[in-house]
Amino acid sequence: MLEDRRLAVLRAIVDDYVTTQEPVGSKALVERHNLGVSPATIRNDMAALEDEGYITQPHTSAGRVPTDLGYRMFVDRLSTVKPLTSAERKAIQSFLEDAVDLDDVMARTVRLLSQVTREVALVQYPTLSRSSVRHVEVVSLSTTRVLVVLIADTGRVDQRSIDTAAPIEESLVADVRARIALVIGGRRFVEVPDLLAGFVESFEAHDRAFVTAVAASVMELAVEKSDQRVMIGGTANLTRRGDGLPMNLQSVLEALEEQVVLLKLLGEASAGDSILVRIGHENAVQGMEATSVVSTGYARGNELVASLGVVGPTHMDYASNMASVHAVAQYLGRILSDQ
Amino acid sequence: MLEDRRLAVLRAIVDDYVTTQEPVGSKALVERHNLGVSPATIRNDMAALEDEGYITQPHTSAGRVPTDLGYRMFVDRLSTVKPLTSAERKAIQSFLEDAVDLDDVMARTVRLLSQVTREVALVQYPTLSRSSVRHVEVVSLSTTRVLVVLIADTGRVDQRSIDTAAPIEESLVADVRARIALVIGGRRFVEVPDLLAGFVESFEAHDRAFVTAVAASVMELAVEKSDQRVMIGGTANLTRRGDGLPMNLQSVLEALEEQVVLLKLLGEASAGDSILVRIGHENAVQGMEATSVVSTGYARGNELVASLGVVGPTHMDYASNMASVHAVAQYLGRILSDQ
DNA sequence: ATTGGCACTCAGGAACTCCGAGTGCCAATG
DNA sequence: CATTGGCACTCGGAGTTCCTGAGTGCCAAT
Repeated sequence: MLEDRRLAVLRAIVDDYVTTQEPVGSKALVERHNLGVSPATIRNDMAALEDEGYITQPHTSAGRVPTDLGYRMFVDRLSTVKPLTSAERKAIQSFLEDAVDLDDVMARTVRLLSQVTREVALVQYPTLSRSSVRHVEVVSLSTTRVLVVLIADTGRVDQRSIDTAAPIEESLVADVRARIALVIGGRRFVEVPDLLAGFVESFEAHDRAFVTAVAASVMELAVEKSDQRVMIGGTANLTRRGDGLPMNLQSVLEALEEQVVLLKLLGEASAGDSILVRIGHENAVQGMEATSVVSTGYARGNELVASLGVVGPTHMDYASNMASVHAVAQYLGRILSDQ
Repeated sequence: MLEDRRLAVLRAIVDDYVTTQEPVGSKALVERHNLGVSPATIRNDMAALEDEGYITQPHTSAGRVPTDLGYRMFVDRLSTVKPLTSAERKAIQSFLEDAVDLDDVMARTVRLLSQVTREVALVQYPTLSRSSVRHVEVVSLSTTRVLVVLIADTGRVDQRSIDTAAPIEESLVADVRARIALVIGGRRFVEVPDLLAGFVESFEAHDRAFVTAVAASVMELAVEKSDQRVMIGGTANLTRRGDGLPMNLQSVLEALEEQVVLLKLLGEASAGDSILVRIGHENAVQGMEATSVVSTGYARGNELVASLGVVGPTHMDYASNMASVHAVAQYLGRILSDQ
């Protein structure tokens, strides 16, 4: 009971602070939420909450502000995911469904997510490792230059070019193309390295340098580069909050330009309905100490293929953002599965 | 002679303002540049320059600031492109030359350009229209879904997926693939629409719906989508200037998220050595009234294939940026041609 | 044409005051 | 013993005023 009210107070503080963006005091609190007690009582609770580290005062004679720990408590125990309106659902679906190719799907998703949440949106490209080889292509660009293209059944296309020391016969290219397609066509990406073992040896000795290079490229495409791309959008939303900047805009923008950082932020694709929230210092990335990340995995069919999420200030609207991230992940999964 | 000094004064004002970022007065001017005259004389010149619209006063008792017209005069008649140091050249070249594929080249270029200029960098993907079809691929993803892939001799790969009403036979897909490759393989992109005229009619009536869809996709890829992609980087540089924000960061970031706007900003790929500079209001894009764009075309071999450039505040260092943009365009062209 | 002299202007920083939201503590209360 | 009203205290930020100095325009002298 007493504990209950303390939590209610914390929730109220987070709610108010998120909307008004200003430290909230005991009086304003009882006015705006109908807790049936007096300001003095709230003050006691607030003092307790401060002792426990959930809230803090910017300076002596000011209201309280949630700490990272406070937000953590809020998302763990207090927030209820609010379902989207059916209008929103409609909008999301129709927005995604007339995409023409994978790049388009990703671009639309990132735009959608940033518009709905009004935060910075991140969408990771579907990983190749779980899917299989739809098609492999080897094309010569010039006598000493060859392009290797790998098409996944997700619709994703990756490519790599190879420079060779000696000129390559067109017949050899055709031969390699046919045989490599035979070996890995339709197989899963994870199997590719195994399948290619011994592949090189099946060629004549003087062709092996070239074949080795091709095989290496295919393996790189299948493994290394598999889920390295993240699309980002809505950076303008960082400047939205009334000019009082709670975080260092410069460092955030810098961090967001690094693909590596983005991947780190998105973290492991979390399963099914679970939504990952990293608050402030919890994501150990230089310059992002005052930002939070809300992310989740999305699936193609039943298999998780990548993550998506939003980045914003720690005082973001967690409940809404979690709902939006969840919904977009769902619909994105559906779109991908339909194909 | 008199005219000469007036221009020298304008140049000095621009120089000083670009570095200090503060309105510059007559006294500071004579101290920092050795014009052999007194402040009073400079004041007369400044009054004249103001009458002519090249400079202006933010408020009565302040120094002068260049107007857009002033910058225009500066880049047209006063600035000399400063050559890069050989160290810079080395850095640029080595930075670009170990790129593995086209995406990588573009990514490295945009990063390089933004680091060198410390502005926001834009790099447009090479247009397809001037180049030719290296390879065309038609792959079925499912019975009612087909992927069309077009590979240009620039190494660029584009794709589009097609949904069909009725299931498609694998043999038909193979047939279309072979015949379309025969028709447009190795031909220039601009020729593709002509070449495909009558293509559909060469098939049996009941296959034509599908073939039409494929042909339409190929044409779209070859024409419409040809140069629609622009890569952007270094947005963090927008916040660099000491917190005094001369332009509306929010609106600039918003504008930069629109591909269409980026293309508009880059403008026509200008020929050879000429570098395009759009100052402030000159680029009629909503929200970019306080920014300038320095851009130029880059070539593959002798053919212009696209543009690249930087975006920054009107008080940017035009001379340096022009030099950097020029140099990067040169090297990018060289890298592309080598392949 | 150039220059030194001079009166004038005014943005922006420093110093100051003041208000009120907010706090902690305490004694009273059901 | 949790709750509450009362009360003295704190102090950030808004508002005000003052003042300085960089910068200007104009004019008479060279």
